[in-house]
Amino acid sequence: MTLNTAAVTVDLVLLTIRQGALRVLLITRGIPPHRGKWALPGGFVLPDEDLDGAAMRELREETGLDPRAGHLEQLGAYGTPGRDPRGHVVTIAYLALLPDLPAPVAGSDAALAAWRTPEESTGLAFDHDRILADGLERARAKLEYTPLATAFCPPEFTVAELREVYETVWRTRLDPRNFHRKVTTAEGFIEPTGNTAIRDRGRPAQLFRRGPAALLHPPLLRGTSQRG
Amino acid sequence: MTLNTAAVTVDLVLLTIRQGALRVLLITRGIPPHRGKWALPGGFVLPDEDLDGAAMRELREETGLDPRAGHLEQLGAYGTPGRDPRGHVVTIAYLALLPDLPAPVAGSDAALAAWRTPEESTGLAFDHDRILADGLERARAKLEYTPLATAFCPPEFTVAELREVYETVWRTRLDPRNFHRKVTTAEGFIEPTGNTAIRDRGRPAQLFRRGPAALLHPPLLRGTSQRG
DNA sequence: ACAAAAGTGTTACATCTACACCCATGG
DNA sequence: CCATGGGTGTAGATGTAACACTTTTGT
Repeated sequence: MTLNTAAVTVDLVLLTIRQGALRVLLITRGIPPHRGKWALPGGFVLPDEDLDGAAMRELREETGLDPRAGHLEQLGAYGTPGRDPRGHVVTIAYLALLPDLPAPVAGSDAALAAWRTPEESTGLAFDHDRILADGLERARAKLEYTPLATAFCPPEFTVAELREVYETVWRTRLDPRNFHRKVTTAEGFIEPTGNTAIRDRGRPAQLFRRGPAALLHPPLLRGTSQRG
Repeated sequence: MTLNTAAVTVDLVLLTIRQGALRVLLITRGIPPHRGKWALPGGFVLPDEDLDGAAMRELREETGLDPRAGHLEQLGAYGTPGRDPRGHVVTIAYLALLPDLPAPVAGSDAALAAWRTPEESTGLAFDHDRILADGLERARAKLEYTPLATAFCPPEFTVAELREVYETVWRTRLDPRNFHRKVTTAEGFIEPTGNTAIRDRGRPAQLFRRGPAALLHPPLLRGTSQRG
């Protein structure tokens, strides 16, 4: 039995909604291979470190954010030979959905880290184009039948802000009135906090927090046409 | 930077429906660690081998089956330190849904490999209890919104046989008449072959093959109560 | 003829879509 | 008072659950 060993890394697809667009955190590589190219943030798993733990550590290092503020889940393993010229490197990709960060990305030079839209994010180092595409599709699919859209929102948010999350991630328009009814009647999705807020002009909106549900019944489907 | 290397294995959750029950292929370990215990089949990824390729190779070795006969997908990576006493071993788990094999499991002593129900499959080696549980839940969820139930069926099957797949995996009864309508009207799910077959007594049933759809519209939901 | 399984029709009910309409605030 | 966004009511379309009923076979 050949005992084949490989280096193990974690790479992160960190998604947030910023300036009206879905954006992913990219870094420029300071060292070879792919020096100067844009890449997903990530790093080697430390000895005696859990995979999830390594992903949470990287998330904290890159954003200064507590993982509990958003959502972090494993995306998959990528281990095609030749994906890293340094040798056999297997990476475990993680997907995170995060609220827009009030502070700039901590511990990173602005020139070295940037929130980019998916359209701007082609030609990444390694197989990161593929990992990013898988992460985006996972995120879009998960909004349908889980309450994870709230991971993009701050602790308190309005229904309109939650709707903007769906519209941005799915690149569609949703009917504000039907959307309001759906999310407020879906059991355990969002809970009113009792507070209200005025975002622009108009009637103050109720504020909500995430509810306890893990699955959405009924789901919100992106396939059906809905007018704005 | 500590370059931490780990051994990389693939482990397979091979599911099929056999003797009216959902079953998983288990092997008895012939060598330490966990010698004599039941475990999921798997093995080390060979040098210069793709992860998916390693999973397909293991599937062929364990069952003699072409992976295209069923369905094979990555389940996730498991790398908690201490999960393997030999050292740092990261495993990439794969989930396969397979038709009932007409031939016995090839290349395996009957005493060393067996199709067991999930209830019989506790106390497995390593963290395989957890991997198996994750695989079962993934399979149950995927039947709702994908046409993967057909992966449990032979190339030609009746609607009743497809219904038995759902009833077995979900441990529920479904109304045969409504089920028939749903799966025959869902676009691209199954296609009539033109042949018929008599399974027991009664009117001959049309035979179907898998359709081209990758997603089910509308989905079949297990949450709602349905009488048999 | 009868039992059993395949498959169709129908009715009551739930959900969804589109949109009319009212509410509450800033300017 | 008007524009703007928040939120409710409702009719028609679509989908689902339950079940009566017809079709086609083996015994």
